[in-house]
Amino acid sequence: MSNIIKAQKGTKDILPNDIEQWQNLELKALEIFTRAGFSEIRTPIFEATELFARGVGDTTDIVNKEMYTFEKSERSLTLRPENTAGVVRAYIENGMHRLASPVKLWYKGPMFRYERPQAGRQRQFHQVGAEMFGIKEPTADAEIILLAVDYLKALGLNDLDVEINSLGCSDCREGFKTALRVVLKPELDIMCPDCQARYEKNPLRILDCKVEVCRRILEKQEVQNVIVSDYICGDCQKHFDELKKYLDALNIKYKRNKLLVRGLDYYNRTVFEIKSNNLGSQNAVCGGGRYDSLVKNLGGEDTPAVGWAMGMERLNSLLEKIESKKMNAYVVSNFSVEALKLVEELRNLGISCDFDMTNKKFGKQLEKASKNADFAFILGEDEIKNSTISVKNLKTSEQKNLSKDEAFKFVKSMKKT
RNA sequence: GUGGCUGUGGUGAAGCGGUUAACACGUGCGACUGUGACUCGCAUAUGCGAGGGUUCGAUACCCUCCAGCCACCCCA
Repeated sequence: MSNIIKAQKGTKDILPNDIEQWQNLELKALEIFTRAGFSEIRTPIFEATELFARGVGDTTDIVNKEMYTFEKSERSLTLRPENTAGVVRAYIENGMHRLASPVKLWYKGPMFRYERPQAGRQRQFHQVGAEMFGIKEPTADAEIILLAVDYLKALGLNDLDVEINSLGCSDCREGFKTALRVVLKPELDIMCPDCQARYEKNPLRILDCKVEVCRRILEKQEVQNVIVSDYICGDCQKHFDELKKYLDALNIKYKRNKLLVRGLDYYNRTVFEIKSNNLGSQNAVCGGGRYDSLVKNLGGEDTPAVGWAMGMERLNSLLEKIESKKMNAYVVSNFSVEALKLVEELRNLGISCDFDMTNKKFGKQLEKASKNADFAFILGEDEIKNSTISVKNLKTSEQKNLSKDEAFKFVKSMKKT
């Protein structure tokens, strides 16, 4: 065991035992997103490094220290750390701005971030996400949040915390940044090294800092005054107020979190997270927001957009384990040809069934049947002679000898249950 | 990248200097030649993450490394 090749740090096999959980997430996603008019899009798992540097932003942790980057034929490529940039690239490249607006897309798949793994964090993890292009009105923000909430509800997750905030547009953001720099300047020397760096590059990120000294600075009255005072302009404020109005009307409970700034550079106006307190330290299930300038920044038409992504591993850890179901039937027989033919006929009728391929003793086969299936279809010497099948309910031990026709009629009734 | 905890079979685990490395589950075979789930027997780790050291002796003690988990940073 010690010299075998193992899965790499931060990666995991999803084994048959867990697969129904995953299929459930995917099936519900398809159902909920489709009925809301979202189409699935599948983009490559790696992209030009530059896409993420320009898209996600080179001041972000994701781009600075978490990318899986490699060189091939003098091109710098990166395993996607998130998928908004990739979807935007596909949107632009395929001229999707010509489609009727809004363009509503969803995706699912693996993402890669080079980090130390811990609870709720892996190097290869999976996200489902939704993006909507072309609508600047706050109805789009409401629609996209509603989609997330609906999906979570469909999964049975009703009591998660929705936090929202508005970052304003780039204009109001500059005002806010300047104000922050002014009020934080006297404290610059005592702040943590990270925040000292953030001070110039992106002072908003200081609001997120968890270091004790920085926290204390943030609690100071004069700093609080800056945080609490709304730096966002009239238009942005109106946009945000309308969003809140819609959420209220939809009865979606939310909290305003003024410290919510999000780690990606492309957001403006609305940002939100959905959190659970049953996840340990990594408690965000869903994160998203509006990114009105990203399409243009990546070379496309000026197109407003909103979206979010959810961590599928985190969703799974909030959900009850799904017990895997038994097969409908198990064919018990020592006559391989007849067994094989019956198995095929049953499967064609749409029921799941299996049989023993090693011609084990009758008792053993029945034992297998009771472990793996709800019904045993017994085909022995007598049955074959009389063209009948003995159908045994393995829960109740009730057994009936039926003609083939009767047995197949019975099969059809089984399908409904 | 930094810190804490842990590392015994397919799984859950006991053992804490000298054991045949317990027990349970799982799996396979048999008792039971066409009737399972109960029961009963048998088999299932030449090895206790890897390498080195201390010792007459190390799964146990020490060192190094590796891996896993959790936490920080940040996020899904």
